[in-house]
Amino acid sequence: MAQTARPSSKKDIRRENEKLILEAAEKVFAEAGFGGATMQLIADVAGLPKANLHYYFPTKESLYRRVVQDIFHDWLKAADIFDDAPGPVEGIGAYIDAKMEISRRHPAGSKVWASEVMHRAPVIQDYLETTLVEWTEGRMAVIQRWIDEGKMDPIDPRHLLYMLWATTQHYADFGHQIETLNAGQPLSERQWEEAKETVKAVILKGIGAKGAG
Amino acid sequence: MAQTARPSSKKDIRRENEKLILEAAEKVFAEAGFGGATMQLIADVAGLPKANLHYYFPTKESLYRRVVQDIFHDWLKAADIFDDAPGPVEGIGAYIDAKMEISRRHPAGSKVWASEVMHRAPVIQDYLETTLVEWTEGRMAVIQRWIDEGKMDPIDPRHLLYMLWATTQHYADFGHQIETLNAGQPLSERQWEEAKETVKAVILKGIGAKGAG
DNA sequence: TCTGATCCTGACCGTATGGTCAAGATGATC
DNA sequence: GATCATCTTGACCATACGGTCAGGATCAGA
Repeated sequence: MAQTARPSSKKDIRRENEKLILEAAEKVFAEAGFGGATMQLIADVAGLPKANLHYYFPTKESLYRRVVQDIFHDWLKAADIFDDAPGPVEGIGAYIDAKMEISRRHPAGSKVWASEVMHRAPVIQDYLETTLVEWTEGRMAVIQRWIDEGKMDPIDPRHLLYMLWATTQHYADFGHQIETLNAGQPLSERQWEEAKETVKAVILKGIGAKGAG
Repeated sequence: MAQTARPSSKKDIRRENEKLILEAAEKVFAEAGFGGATMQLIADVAGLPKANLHYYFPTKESLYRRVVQDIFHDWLKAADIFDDAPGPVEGIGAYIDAKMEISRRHPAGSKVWASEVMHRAPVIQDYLETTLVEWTEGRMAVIQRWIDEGKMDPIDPRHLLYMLWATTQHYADFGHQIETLNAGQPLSERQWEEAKETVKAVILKGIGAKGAG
């Protein structure tokens, strides 16, 4: 009760309310998709009147755009790990850990992202064509270097990246299916560990990663 | 022109129109999601008046349900390959080929399925709990047998299946992203081959599959 | 040719949704 | 404490959507 730090200042109010709205929006967009989500439901989840949403975000699309951009940002950040690693065992291993953790902690974000891309990226296509392309090329270069240095098999870096994205995000995007196949229970701490270890083991062995193993 | 075989009989008309509607619906549901799809747009794509859709499928949900059921059916069929195989190299290799081919030929279906699961399977939850659970357990048993026979490493069959689903379906569900990263071009015949080969190589080596290699 | 079943469709309806607005409340600034 | 900017919100509006329906067209069967 009353545990919310009193907003007090006007700036705090704005920040606080935007955060409430963005969190609610992410959840609702994830569960219903852009078309199925309603401003009224987002408002209810956020605990604010609908008109108040339109005060902070003029249109449904502007709110959605903001949600997707924020997710994209997090998505990219997860890969800083990649660059500093001495080899695939550390780099790809840590990347898998990081992305699995995102799947676990922010499944809604992952779903919104998946949905956006599945629908041909109507609002972030420009980001895909610029930032994502650059990012991907950078990471491909790192992988290629590892190959050239004999630290792993000559696997096509592009398809390897796709495999990494696919396997890690699957645990968020298809979490409901996984839960159903787990007797309706969310994965336990132990099961998440198993998942991470299995993915890492198969991928790292599969690409012939040599290093601190 | 006039290549459509004259419907003639009343039964043919029904079959023909249902097919037109289902194909249009799959496409539109894939592109817009259930919430974003409109009966009017489906009707336009099918080349029929909207009221005619409601003649064959009383509600939007009934149409959607039928689309999802059909997809689920194809999805399961892809795995008959699994059972007759003597070992993982043949079984899992063929399964990857089959599912990659589905991703390539029926990306819309894959997207509808992904969307349905992502939204907590509102219409096919019962199938997940029965058919999918049984199917999965059967396949897990096959994999476990291969492990027991020393034909592959002791990889958790469950997570291995998830990896297979994830990597293969990724090429359909995230096809737009892959296309963007391919200079805006769909994957060529050759690139599809590379994708398949990379996935098979990494997975089969990753699980330590022994056999006709 | 007649009868009944199936198919077709323009016009229509109720509702839900995104978005607007004007009037007021609250906090900041001096 | 007066003035101004920011925030709040119930009431409202136009539109788009899923769905209905009545009346007509087409075909099967006898």
